[in-house]
Amino acid sequence: MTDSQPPTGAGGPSVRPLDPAELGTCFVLMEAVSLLQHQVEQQLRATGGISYVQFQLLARPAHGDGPLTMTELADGVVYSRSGLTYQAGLLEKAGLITRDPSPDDDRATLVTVTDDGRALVEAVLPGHVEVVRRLLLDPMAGDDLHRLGDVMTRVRAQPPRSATPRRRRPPVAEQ
Amino acid sequence: MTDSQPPTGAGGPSVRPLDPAELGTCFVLMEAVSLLQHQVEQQLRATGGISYVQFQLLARPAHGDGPLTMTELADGVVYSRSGLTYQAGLLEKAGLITRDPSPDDDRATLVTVTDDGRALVEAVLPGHVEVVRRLLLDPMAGDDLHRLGDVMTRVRAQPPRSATPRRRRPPVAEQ
DNA sequence: TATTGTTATACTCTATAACTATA
DNA sequence: TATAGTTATAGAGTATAACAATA
Repeated sequence: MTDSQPPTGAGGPSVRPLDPAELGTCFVLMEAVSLLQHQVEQQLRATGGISYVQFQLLARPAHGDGPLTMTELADGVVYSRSGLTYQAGLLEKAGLITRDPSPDDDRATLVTVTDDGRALVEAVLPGHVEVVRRLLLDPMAGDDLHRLGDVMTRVRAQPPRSATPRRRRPPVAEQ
Repeated sequence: MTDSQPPTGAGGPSVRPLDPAELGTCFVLMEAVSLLQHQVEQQLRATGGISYVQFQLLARPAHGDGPLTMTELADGVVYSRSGLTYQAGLLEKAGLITRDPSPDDDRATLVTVTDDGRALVEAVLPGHVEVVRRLLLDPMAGDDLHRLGDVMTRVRAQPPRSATPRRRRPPVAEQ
C-alpha cells in the first residue's frame, strides 16, 4: 500500500521496510512469547511466590555443579548488575540462596542455592513444566522443536550493536 | 542424570520432565527473545523516547484505518486495563494520541493517533526495522521465517488456562 | 586501569480493587 | 448483570551513577 517513504530516517541510511511475512512473523513471535511468559510468570508466582527472573536465578545453579559468581549468574538473565544484586538480596533474605566471598577471587561473590531454594525449585518445577508443555511444546509437531531451537540459537548469537545512538527525544514517561 | 522424582508435585499429577532438546529450545527461545526485546527497547527509547509497549500502542492504530477503542487497543499488548489507561494517559499528555467518547457506544473511548504520533512512529520505524532485521531476520535462511511464523501462530492460539491455582507460598518480594 | 559487587536513588511500569457509567 | 473505562494505591522491578575493594 504505502510503498513510498524516502527511505532515509533517523535510524540510518535507507532501510527496506518489512514485507508482510516478515512483519507477521515478528509480530506473532513477540506476542506468543509475551503470552507464554505471562502464563509462566503467573504459575511461578502462584505456586512459589517467585518471578521468572528469580526462578532462573534459582534453577540454573540449583541444577548445576558448584556455586556461581554473581557475574556468571547474571548471564542472560539480567541486564544490569545492580538488578542482580537486588534480586540476590531478596533471595538471600528469603533463605533461598547464600552469598559468600570467593576463595579464588576476593572481588567475587559465590552464590549457592540452599536446601530451601532447591526445594522451592522442585516444588515449582512440575507446574512450570506443565505450562511450558501445554503452551509451547504441545502445539509443535515433527521437527518444529529442532528447527525452532536452531533458529533461535542463531538469533541469540547475533552480536548486540556496540554504540548506543544518541537520544533524540525526551521520554514520554511518568506522571 | 537425575531420573528419579516421584513425579507428583504441587503442579499436578505426574508431569514428565523436559528432555534436553525441549529444555534447550525453551531456554534459547526465551533468551533470544529477551535479548531482542531489550535491544528493541533500547532503540525505541534512544530514538523516540518511548517504550516497546508505547510503540505498539502507537503503531497499530497509526497504520490502521480508523480509531480503536481502548479494549481493542489493549489486545495482545497489555494485560490489565488500568495499565492501558496509564499508558494512554502518558501518550495523550505527550500529544501523541487523543481520546474521545465513542458515538456508537457511550461507554467506549476511541483512541486516535495524532499527526505528532504518526510522525514519531515514522521517525522511529527505520531504526526499529533495522534492529529487527539485523537481530532476528538476518540470521534466518530458507523457509525459517515461515516455519517460525507457523509455529508461533499455533503457540499463540493456545488457550490460557482459566482458573488460577491457589497461592502456596508468600512472595519473596520487596525490601 | 579494569573488574567485581554493592548502595542510593529515581523512575517506570504493572496490577488489584473500588468506582462510575452505560448496554 | 455485564461491560468499558478510570482512579487510587501499592508494590515490583530496572537502571544509572557513585562507590569500595581487589586483580
